[in-house]
Amino acid sequence: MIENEIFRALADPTRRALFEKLAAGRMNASALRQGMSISQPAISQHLSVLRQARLVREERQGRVVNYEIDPDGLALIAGWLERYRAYWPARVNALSDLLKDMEP
Amino acid sequence: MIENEIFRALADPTRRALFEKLAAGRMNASALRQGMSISQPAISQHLSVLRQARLVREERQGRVVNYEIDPDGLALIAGWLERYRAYWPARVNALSDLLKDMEP
DNA sequence: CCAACACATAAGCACAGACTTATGTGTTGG
DNA sequence: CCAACACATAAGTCTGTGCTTATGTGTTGG
Repeated sequence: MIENEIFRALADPTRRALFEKLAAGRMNASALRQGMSISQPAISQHLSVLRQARLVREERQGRVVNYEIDPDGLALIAGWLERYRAYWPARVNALSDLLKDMEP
Repeated sequence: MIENEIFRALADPTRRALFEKLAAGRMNASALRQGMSISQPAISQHLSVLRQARLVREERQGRVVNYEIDPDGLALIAGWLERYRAYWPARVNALSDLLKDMEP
């Protein structure tokens, strides 16, 4: 169940910080580590968890591995949210109507 | 930081199951426990975590406590999602444009 | 009133997970 | 080639957390 991995991945503040850093654009592991006062293996482990949750994807280029946000994870969260559409605040709720119209 | 409590709360499958049960409508703790093969204190503890994350709210009626989904938590998740709007899949992305138009 | 009820809190246990240091694996410039 | 680099994996530690049983608190019908 991928939902479990997604929410578990986002439950850790360090991983959310890494994810947010990647929102600025594609980056390698060393660049992600800058200013984080955490060991290199810890970064590697966190990135592995994010990758398994489909929140992040990697692209190896020589001896560097570039990471970037994976839209799949975000889409899965959006899908989860939509299940509780009936309880969204009114302003957000209208979005779901549009989503339904856009289904193929 | 409420985000941390929200994602931590949703990281547990039992809590997500309780949340999903509440999507069917307002319910008290005993009703939520039905078919869950878990102790009563465990339910109470989970509901406390969900409440602190603003995913659930309670309303005491006599000696019964009715729980229901709190839209605030869902709105906070939607707000977090919107921060990564640039990476949403195209179909979902259009929703954000509408959201922007609806801002007061 | 008070016994039964509905739920919360306390205390303790066992396992998960976030970190560390040490080491392994693959890549590249000189 | 091989040393330096970029990252992954291994192994161990320590804290957090999800569960249990036991007990506490507030409410209500008879």
